[in-house]
Amino acid sequence: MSKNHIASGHRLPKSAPSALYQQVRNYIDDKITSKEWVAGDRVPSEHELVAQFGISRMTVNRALRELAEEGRVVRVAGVGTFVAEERPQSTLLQIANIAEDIRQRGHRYRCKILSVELVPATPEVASAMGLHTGQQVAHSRCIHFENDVAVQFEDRFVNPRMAPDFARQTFAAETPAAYLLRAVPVQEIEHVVEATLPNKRQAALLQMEETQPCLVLFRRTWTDQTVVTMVRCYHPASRYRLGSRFPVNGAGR
Amino acid sequence: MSKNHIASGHRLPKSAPSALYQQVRNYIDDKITSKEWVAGDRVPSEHELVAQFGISRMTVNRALRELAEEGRVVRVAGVGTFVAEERPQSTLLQIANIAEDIRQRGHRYRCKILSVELVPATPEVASAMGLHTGQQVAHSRCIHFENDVAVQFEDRFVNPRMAPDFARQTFAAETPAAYLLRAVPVQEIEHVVEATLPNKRQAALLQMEETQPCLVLFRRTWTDQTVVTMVRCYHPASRYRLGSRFPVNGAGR
DNA sequence: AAGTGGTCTAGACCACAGC
DNA sequence: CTGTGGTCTAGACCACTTG
Repeated sequence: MSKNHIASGHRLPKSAPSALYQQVRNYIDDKITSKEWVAGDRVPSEHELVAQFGISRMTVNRALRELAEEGRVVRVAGVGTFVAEERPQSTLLQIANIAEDIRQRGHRYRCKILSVELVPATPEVASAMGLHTGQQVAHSRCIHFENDVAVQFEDRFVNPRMAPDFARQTFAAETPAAYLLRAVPVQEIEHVVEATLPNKRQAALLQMEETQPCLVLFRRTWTDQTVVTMVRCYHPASRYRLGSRFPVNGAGR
Repeated sequence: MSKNHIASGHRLPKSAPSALYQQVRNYIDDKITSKEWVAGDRVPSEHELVAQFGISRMTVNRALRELAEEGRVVRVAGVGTFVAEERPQSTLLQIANIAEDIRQRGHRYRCKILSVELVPATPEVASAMGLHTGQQVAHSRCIHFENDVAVQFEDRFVNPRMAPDFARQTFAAETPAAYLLRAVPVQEIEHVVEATLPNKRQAALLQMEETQPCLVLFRRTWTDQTVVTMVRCYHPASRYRLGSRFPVNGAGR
């Protein structure tokens, strides 16, 4: 039997990342992601995993310890290891999911697509996305409604090299943000928040007065050091706030 | 000689947190915090630390691995372990340090303290901080200037139970934010960002027009499940933006 | 008493840098 | 070649929770 490969009693993770503790971590992570194990469920004890995979306890321990540090499981000495409650996705990333956000408040969500097309990149867009001016770039515009009240105007550009099918979508069942989240794994995010007064067109789209402020969220996401999308989200300030709450990095020391 | 205590060749950390790997971690962390070791310096190898403290390599390895995960040191297999460059403190926390922010842009920073006093908590303040209405709470107001232009009006309330000396400070050498950061270790942070139009008083303090929007950052911090401070920071939108860029949580998997 | 996780040891093999 | 970190093992002791 080969070393460095979980293969004993049960299924083994596809495309093993070589490190044993990683394979154990992925094994458990997959069980949780696939909902086979849900919040509160008991995870096999270290001893059980040792027996199941035929590896040492230190190795199992590292896998479980890292999952606990990530908040994926909760460990209680003397009791056991349990699947953690889903985390509220902290750090403004929640905003990526305005649809979920609205639905979780128990409100009706609707999205109106204004346009989806391929256009040549303006100098501003090219510079922000690391493209050449005039290069083809996907452009989408839509309005998000909460109980039929406009709460966000989304003006988005997408790198066609990273998401080639973006411009062919109708976005009838899925928002542009949700499509991208599914199609391209995000590795890095930048957020810039501004307050502005809307121009005439923006005010009309958001059914707001021109004298009232807009909260503008500018976001870029990267995968493999390449900008996948840049998007400006305009919110009538009277109807929207951005929030986040999270533990501080070095808190546990 | 007792177990569970580094005591061999060299000084031992004060108030040992019992776990050996923690003591090693703190030992190295302190060297870096105290600037005894600076960015780029070589950290003793695992073998050297094993010899120095008379403990096993797995224990040293865990200490160094966790420091590397935190970004405190950088490890290169086959080469060694080195003190990492200082991190840009991501995730909007940078805003805690508007003074550093301004100085790092090479601009002149100045802070004008308007008031520091003990006042009875209003219902709004009491509710946000988990106090009783009328209970004493510290209140400070100040304006932050960048090159003598007002960029932030800071309106802050502080729980006197968590930072009893706050109201006695003059804040001549240190901003209220810097004092609190030093006096009370923060464990959790909440941010809410809004856009508003300023009232007459705010507009006058920030030397801005009443028709121009304000970007308002509301922040609360917790230590031991207790609110330490709540603060509203008002920025003239034309002179300030909030930004953050950071890697996404599950990216490394 | 039995089971759990938290920690620690004293070895080991490996891939990789640099000389 | 030696030294480095990355990983893994097969034990161990402990404090804790639960029946």
